[in-house]
This record gives sequence, C-alpha cells and structure tokens, in this order.
Amino acid sequence: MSPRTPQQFKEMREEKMTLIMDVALEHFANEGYYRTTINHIARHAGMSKGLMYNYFESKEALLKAIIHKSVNEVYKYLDIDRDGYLSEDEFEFFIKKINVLLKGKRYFWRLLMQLLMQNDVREQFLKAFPESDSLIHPGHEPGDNYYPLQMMKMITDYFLRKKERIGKQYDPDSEINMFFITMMGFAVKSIYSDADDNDKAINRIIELFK
Amino acid sequence: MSPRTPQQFKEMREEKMTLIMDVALEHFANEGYYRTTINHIARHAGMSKGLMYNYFESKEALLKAIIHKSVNEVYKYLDIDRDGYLSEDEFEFFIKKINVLLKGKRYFWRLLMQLLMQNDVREQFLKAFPESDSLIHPGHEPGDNYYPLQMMKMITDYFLRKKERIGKQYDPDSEINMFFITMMGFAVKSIYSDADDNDKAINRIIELFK
Amino acid sequence: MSPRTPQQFKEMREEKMTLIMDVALEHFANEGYYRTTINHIARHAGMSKGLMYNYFESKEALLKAIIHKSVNEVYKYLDIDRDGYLSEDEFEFFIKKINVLLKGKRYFWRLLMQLLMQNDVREQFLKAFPESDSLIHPGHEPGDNYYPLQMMKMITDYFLRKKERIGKQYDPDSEINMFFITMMGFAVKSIYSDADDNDKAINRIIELFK
Amino acid sequence: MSPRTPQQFKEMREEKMTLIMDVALEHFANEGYYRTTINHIARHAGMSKGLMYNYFESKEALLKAIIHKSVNEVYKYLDIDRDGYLSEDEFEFFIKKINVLLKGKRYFWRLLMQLLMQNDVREQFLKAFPESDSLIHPGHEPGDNYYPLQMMKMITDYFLRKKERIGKQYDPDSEINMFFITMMGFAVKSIYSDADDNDKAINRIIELFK
DNA sequence: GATGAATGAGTATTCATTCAT
DNA sequence: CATGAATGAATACTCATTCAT
Repeated sequence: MSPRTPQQFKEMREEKMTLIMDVALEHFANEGYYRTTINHIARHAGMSKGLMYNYFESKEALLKAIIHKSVNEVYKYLDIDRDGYLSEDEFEFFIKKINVLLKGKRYFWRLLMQLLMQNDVREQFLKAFPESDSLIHPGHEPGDNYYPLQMMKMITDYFLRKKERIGKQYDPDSEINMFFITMMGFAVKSIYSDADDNDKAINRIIELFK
Repeated sequence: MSPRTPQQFKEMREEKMTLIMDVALEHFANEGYYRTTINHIARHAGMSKGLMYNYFESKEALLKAIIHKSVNEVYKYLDIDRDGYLSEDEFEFFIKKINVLLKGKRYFWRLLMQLLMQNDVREQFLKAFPESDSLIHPGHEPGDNYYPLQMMKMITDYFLRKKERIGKQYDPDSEINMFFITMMGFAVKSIYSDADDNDKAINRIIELFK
Repeated sequence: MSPRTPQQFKEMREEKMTLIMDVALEHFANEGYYRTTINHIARHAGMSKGLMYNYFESKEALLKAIIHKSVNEVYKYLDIDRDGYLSEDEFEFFIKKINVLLKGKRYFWRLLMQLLMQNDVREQFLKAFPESDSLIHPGHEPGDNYYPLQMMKMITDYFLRKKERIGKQYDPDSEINMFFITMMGFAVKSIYSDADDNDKAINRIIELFK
Repeated sequence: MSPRTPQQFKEMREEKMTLIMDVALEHFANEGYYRTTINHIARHAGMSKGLMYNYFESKEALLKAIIHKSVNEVYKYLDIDRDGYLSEDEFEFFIKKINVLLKGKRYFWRLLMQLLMQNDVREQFLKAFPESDSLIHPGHEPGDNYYPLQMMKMITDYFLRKKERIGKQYDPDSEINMFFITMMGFAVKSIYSDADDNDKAINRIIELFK
C-alpha cells in the first residue's frame, strides 16, 4: 500500500479540524466554555483527547480558532468593503443579510454573547481583533477603520443623510440609538429562540428605520 | 458586655449573608460563575472559606440564594400583583420602573443573562421557579400564572386593547413582538454600557409603544 | 475548642514546607527532577497532592524554593563576607569547611549537579541568582561581587600571593586551574560515594595547595 | 535503476541508525533524556516518528544503543586488552588518550554523567554491562574482570609498583585516590567547558602522577 | 463562630507508542 | 520504507468541600 501523500494528509487534517471546531462551537455555545471539557468535545467528535492536541495546542487556542474562523466568515458574508455608502435599497438588503446570518450561525453568536459578557474577555476581544490582518478587508490601508467601526459608521451616515431627506423634526442621534437597540434585541431573540416570526419582525424593522 | 440576644445573632447572620451575596454577585456577574472561586469571594468578603459554608451550604446554593433574593426584589419593586390591568399611564409608569431597575441592579442582570444563555440552566431556571413559594404572589392559587407569565399577559392584554383604540390597520401580534424585542435590546444596552442617553431612549420607547 | 492562632498556623505551615522540601530534595537528587512526580513526593511526605499546592504553587516553584534555601544555607555556612582576604590558615579552614558542607548537604549537591548539567537550566541558574537579594551578603553594596565570583577571586588572590612567597618557578595560573580541577573531582567523589577516606584526601589537598 | 543489493540496504540502514543516534545523543546530552521527545529527535534527523521505530524499538532501546556504541568505541580506542601492565611511558600515553577521548566524545560523557547521577540508573548500568558480550574483550573468560575494573586494576598496579620505585614515604592508596579525584575533576571540566588550557592541565597531571 | 489545613475528584496537557495507508 | 494520525496512560494543577482546632 502506498503511503498517503502530503496532500491527503492536509485534507484529513482540515476535515478533522473543521469537525472539532464544529463540535466545540456547539458545546461552547450551549453549555459555556468552562463547563465544556476537552474530553467531552473529543468524545462527541469521535476521537481521543490526545488527538485534539494534534490539531489545537490548547483549549484556548481552539476557542480562538473558532472565533477567528467565524468572524472571518461573517465579514466575508457581509462583504462591506465597497464604497462605504448605503443607499436605501442597500440598507434594506444589509439588514436582511444580518437576519440570514443570525439564523445560520446561531451557535457562534451564542458563544460570542457569552464571551463578551465577561469583563476581561470583552477587553481581550476588542484589543485582539484590530491586530489581526485577516480581519481587515483586502483594500485596507493603514489608518482605515476596521470592520466593526466601519459598519457603525456606514449606518450612522445613513441616518444622518436620512435627516436631510426628512427634515428638522427628525432626531438622527435618537434614531441611531433606537436602531442599534432594536437590532440588538432582535439578535438576542433570534439567537435564543426558534420563533418563525423573525422574518416578519425584520420587515417591520426595515419599515421603521429605512 | 451583655451577651447578645438571639435577635442580635439573627441580624448579624443576615448581615453577613447579605455581604457574601453582594460580593459573590459582583464577581459572578463580571468574571462568570465558573471563573469565580469560593476562596476569592471569601477573601473579598473579609472572611475565611470555612465560614462561608456556615452560611451557604454550597457554591450552587449561594448562586440560587442570590437569584431568589434578586428576583424577589425585582418582583416586589414591580409590584404587579394588583388587578392585572395596565392603563396607558400605568404602562408608561411600568416601563420607567423597568429602566430604574436595570440601572440599579446591573450586576444581577448581567449574572442572569449569563446563566440564561446556558441551555440547561435556562431550563432549570424556568422549571425551578414555579416550585418556589416565595416567588409566587400572596394571593396565588394553584393554577394561577406565575409572575413572568403574568407580566407577559398584562402587556399582551395592553396591546390587544390598543388595537380596539386604533383600529384594523394595527397588528397587535407584530407590535407585541417588536415591543419585547426593543425592551430586550434596551436591557442589554443598559446592562453593559454606562451610556447616559438611556433615559432618552426610554422616552422614545414609551412614545413608540404606549 | 478555641481556634488556632495565626502564629500556630504559621508554624504548621513552616513545618510542612520544610517537610515537603526535604522529601522533594531527596527524590529530586536521587531520581532526578523529571522522574519525580508530585504525587510521589506528596505520598512520601504523607499528604495529598492538593495540599502540596497550598504550599508551593508549582513543581518548578518547589524546585526553586529548595535551591534558594540550600544556596542560602551554604552561603551562610561559608560566611565569606569578611575582608575577602585568605591567610594560609584561613585557606586551610575554608577547604575543611567545604568538606563538611559536601558531607552534610549531599542531596542538594546531587540535585545541583544534575541541574547544572542541562544547558538551559545552567543558563537560567546563572542568570537567576545574581538578581536575588537574599543571596547577597548583608554588607553588600551595589557593585560588589556576588558570592560565587567573590569566592573565586579570594582563592585566585591567594594563589597569586603564593607566587610571591615561592618565587619565579611557580605558575599560579596552572596551579589555580589544578586546584579547581581537584576540588571539583573531590566534590563529585564526595557527593556520590560514602567513602571514609575523604578526610584523608582533604588533608592531602591542603598539603598540595596550601 | 538497478535494484539495491542486500548489502546496500544494510549500509543504508546503518547510516540511518547512526544518524538517529548522533542526533539523539546530542539532545539527550544537552537537554536531558526526559526533556527530549522522540518527535524532536525524528524531526532533527529529518524523518518521521514512525520511521524511528523501524530502527529502535523504544526510546529506552535507543538510549541503550547509544551507550553501547559509545562505550564500545571508548574501549576500542583505549585498547586495553593487552598485558594489563602499564609502563611509565604507557601511563603517560594512556592519560593523553583519555584527554583526546574527553575532547572528542563530549556529548557522550555529558549524557553518561547525567545518567550515572540517578541512583537506579547507576545500578542498572553497573549490572547491565557484564551481561553484554560486546563489552567484553575478545579473550574474555568467565571470571575475568570487565573493562572498567580492569582499567582500575591496571592503574592501581601502576601506583603500587611506583611505591617500589620511590620508597617508604610514598603512600600508594592516598596517591591512587588523589589520581582518580584529579582525573574526575579534569573530566568534568573538560566535558562542560571549552577551555583551551586543558592540554596544559593534562601535562601537569602527568607530571604529578607519572 | 472562625480559621485555614487537608482531601480528592476532576481537568488540561504531554508524549511514547501503534497502525492504517 | 515512510508518514503522521490516533491512542491512552501518566502528570501537573485546580477547586469545591470537609474538618480539626
């Protein structure tokens, strides 16, 4: 029997890594990072404890890998590195995309919420990400904003322009604040319940803020 | 020195318990339940590990005691066990009360959010409370609703009555959903940031949903 | 029963720490640091694994504590912080002291030899000790030499003065080198064998080098 | 390509084994046996873990092979299996040979020192070697002495004869002891430092003990 | 009541060794 | 022959809980 080629090894590795990350994410999200043991993950991924360490050098490294991967997927999906300008149609489209994201990556969002709720982790997280090249869009220039800030700005700008459309009586600060509050509430609900009325809610949100 | 009366002993005991619970809540909320050690709590409360077990028979018992106490305070503060009917003024008043609660008991809400994000804890929590007498209002009869459900119903009823006020084009289900979403978002924001524009947001919420 | 006083606790602690260090030193010296498990030490010291960590925060910390303690005892015993000048009688006395030290602290020297034979440990060790205040003699001034160097210098000076006594044909560099070689050989023999002719050898060494 | 002959296979095999043993010896000597992993050795020898087990059935077997090989080389180099008699010139020659050995096989001596410092290994070692045919000289008869003892005897005899040369005032026991002490000290120094004055020291040793 | 020493079950991690390919 | 994935036993370390004083 001829031995495996390096290519085959690489594929095996990547498959296993994905498997481990998927299983780990599910458990981290549902039981929490600290309650989830490496043993538990290994068993559920159908392998021995030891093998896990062939792929991830520590529990924390596994966590970080999951976060990086997921954050990258999210960024890629949102595909924001365009003109930084949201038209009304793009605004609607953007919100619908967020809804799809929340539905599809529920475990990741659960995990992220848990993590961000711990003071020190939150600080770590905010510090860690701007340093990571992989999270910066391709055309990124030193001095450019990173995605989260970029997103905030795009939306803020949208509401400021809306004031011009609507007139004096419109208070953009208040509206921006309400928008983020509503989106946060929607996210939490979406992540933790399987309600089928989320699409309806998204439409209402678009109606209210577009 | 005159010997202490039983009454004095009881008061000292309760003071200590309160102290422990306060310290524990703060750490549970900020570092998480699992990352917080009994030793740490004891040191911060200025006593020894051993003594803590004089007051709470386990770490979990301490957690439960904190939750019970806080939930009771919340219920007492909201004071809902009246006619189960919300007038428009009462609705406004109710929301403002919630804002005050969120501001004042931030650590408790942080802890609660963390706990409710774990699947099994969430289930435990929902199951556990009906068993607890102290959480059931005085006039409670078997078969009555418990507070959380009662609250939900009160608010739901409010919106259903609003439909009568406003007419056909009003969709109460959608509005109820949006209301809970908004309140959830507001809660998260209030709990995790020190923004001073929360009162403004509350007024806007009242304006939108009253 | 009245509770233990802080003083009693302190004494208990110190007793246990000494016990642990003694047992650990014996095993480190005979089986080597890596072959000796914490479990093993704990069992031989008649306590649980966990308790060891009440006294030493890691296996490495235990090792370092042992080294520090022993090095300090050695320095204290050698009591070199005098005039830095060795007369002929003092030279003889000094060598005899070293013999006593080697006999009495055999385990420590075994451990030290093992450690110093590992490249990285050796470097660590040499770097670590000059930083430690506790290893510097009481009258130490910034700029003073530390003990090992001080010892070397004292001895070197002794041989240089000896040249003056004896005359041209005496090669002090060669003699210093031979002296250190002989002392090293004596140390190794003394540490690893129980021979009773060590005292005789010491007298011969004095005869040869005084 | 013509297929390889069995002879070629054997040579390739031996080359690989030598490579592995060289790399392993270097790491065992410098980092210690326990700190050196099989993986590490394999990587540094440019092969996979698995392949190593094709050549050596265990880490311990590798260690033993290294020791056997080196000890044999040493014995072969010292070439003692002659008449067991050391003339004055042979004595000088013998010591010079030892100096060359120490210079050239420094890693082996480092390893050996580390091993011999562990009580049980030392015992193992002393027991193990008589069992090994390869370490017994060709003309070996059951009951003959093994090399280390033979060497000791040769040297001891040399000093006993020296007494006859010199006379009463010469104490051969003391001198033998001092000689071994000095040689041990010289060995340690030679193994662990790169000093260039070792040759000078050897000449002084010859001068002192010849 | 009050203290912290003591325990032991549990957890992450390492590494020699085996094995399918 | 060659590879590295896979295993599992061993090991350092943590922490809730108990207990003698």
